[in-house]
Amino acid sequence: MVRTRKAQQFQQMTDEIKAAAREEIRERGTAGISLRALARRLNITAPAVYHYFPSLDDLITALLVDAFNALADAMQMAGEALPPGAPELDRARAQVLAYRRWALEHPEEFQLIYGNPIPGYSAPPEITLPLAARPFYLLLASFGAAIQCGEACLPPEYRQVPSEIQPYLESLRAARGFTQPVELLYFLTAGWARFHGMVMLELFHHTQGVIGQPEVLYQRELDNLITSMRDQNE
Amino acid sequence: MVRTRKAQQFQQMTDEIKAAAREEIRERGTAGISLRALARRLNITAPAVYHYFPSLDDLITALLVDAFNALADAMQMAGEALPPGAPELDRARAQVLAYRRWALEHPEEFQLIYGNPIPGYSAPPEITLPLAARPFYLLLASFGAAIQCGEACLPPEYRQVPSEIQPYLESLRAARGFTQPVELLYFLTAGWARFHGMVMLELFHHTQGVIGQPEVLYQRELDNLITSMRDQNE
DNA sequence: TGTACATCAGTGAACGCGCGTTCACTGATGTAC
DNA sequence: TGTACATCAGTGAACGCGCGTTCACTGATGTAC
Repeated sequence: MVRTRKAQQFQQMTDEIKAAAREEIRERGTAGISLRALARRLNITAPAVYHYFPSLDDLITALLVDAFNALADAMQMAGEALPPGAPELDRARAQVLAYRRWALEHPEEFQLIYGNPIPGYSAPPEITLPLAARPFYLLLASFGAAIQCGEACLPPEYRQVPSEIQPYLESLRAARGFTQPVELLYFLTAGWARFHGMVMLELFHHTQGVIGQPEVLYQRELDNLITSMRDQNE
Repeated sequence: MVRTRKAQQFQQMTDEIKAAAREEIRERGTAGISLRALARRLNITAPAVYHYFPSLDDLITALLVDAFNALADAMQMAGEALPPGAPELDRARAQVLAYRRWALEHPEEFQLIYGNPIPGYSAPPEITLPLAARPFYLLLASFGAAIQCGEACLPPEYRQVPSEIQPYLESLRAARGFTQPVELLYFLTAGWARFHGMVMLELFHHTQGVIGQPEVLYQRELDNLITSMRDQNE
């Protein structure tokens, strides 16, 4: 009981430190994060942080893990928010929309994941790699189900994986035990890059001056993609 | 004559400083750039740099300008390398390929342009905005010519600009004096994002583990795009 | 051709700053008897 | 119920460091006469 309360306090302080670090990143960029500035923000001395994280790098890793999970959670929840019998393509659509939404609501954490590396810090890949795959798996599941249940087909230009790429996808499929065909992996990688590009440009304000409302383009592109998958189906 | 030699020396040292700064960025990231480290690299004291740049920020701005111009030059040269009578679509294709090639050959400078902002530095927009538009104009010219001379058509899903976006494109078109239709601007923005996304993911090594050879995907996507523009044409 | 002079790229010391991390410590909290 | 004790989150001083920028200067170069 007492043990629990202590553990709770520890957890709470850990969370507060991470929250302060996130605000730091928001204001100074991912590369501008500083342990001392973050401590100042919490009215705490810098060494106090060492009770919760062995070093600044471990703090950053924790933020990275949180960010990956939060992005995947957002996508997963968006898909699960649909009623049970809803079309799988709708689920896929909701996930892709959630990708952009989360990125724009948490630009600093999205940069942590997909932006420039932080000078002097490199993420431990054994922690980072499995987490990075989560969003991809979600899309694999929803798009895969849509195809399997006959809702959709792959657009014709993605039905033949380039021979240079095929072996990589095959071995990935074997290593992870995917049941989906490699053509779907190929299609999803191409699609991911497409939407990722729009998010990145919007995040750094490169498209606002051109099209004004990047979210409209994003939705349009997504609708086009899904329509092209449905059309092939009949 | 003498004046010229002095000016040449000044220019040469300026170039060496910028080259050293680029190497710094390559090794420590865009956010890790440091005037002192850069001076050390040149076997020069830090204050000596102030003879060539009034401050570190001005140096960064100079690098940014160079990067924008180099990217646009690379695209332009790729287009101009084709024989005079070559199809406009080939020119467009060469430009889009050059975008990726330049980014991967100069990852640090590409990050300067399209990556995370550098903490504590913000680029003067009056310098940056017109330069940022150059690559876009090149594509506008080549794709526009391809359409105008009847080589290609816009894919059907881009022939109707969303009403929310239309006014932005209209005013951009008016402000810059473009002769191309806004539908082409719309199509190009969407296309740009697509290829930009692939470049960003490749640059930070997010796709290598999936498809192994991102350049094959890039070329495939580009070929698909161009094919879809040609097909509509008959 | 030789001397006096101006120019100016680059030096070295110094400034005030913030950084991550270590260390011995304090002092409140909560437990055990 | 009251006292002695252990725990441990957080402090404050200190470490060695690198940073951007300023300043008065030096000393080589090249010009003018």
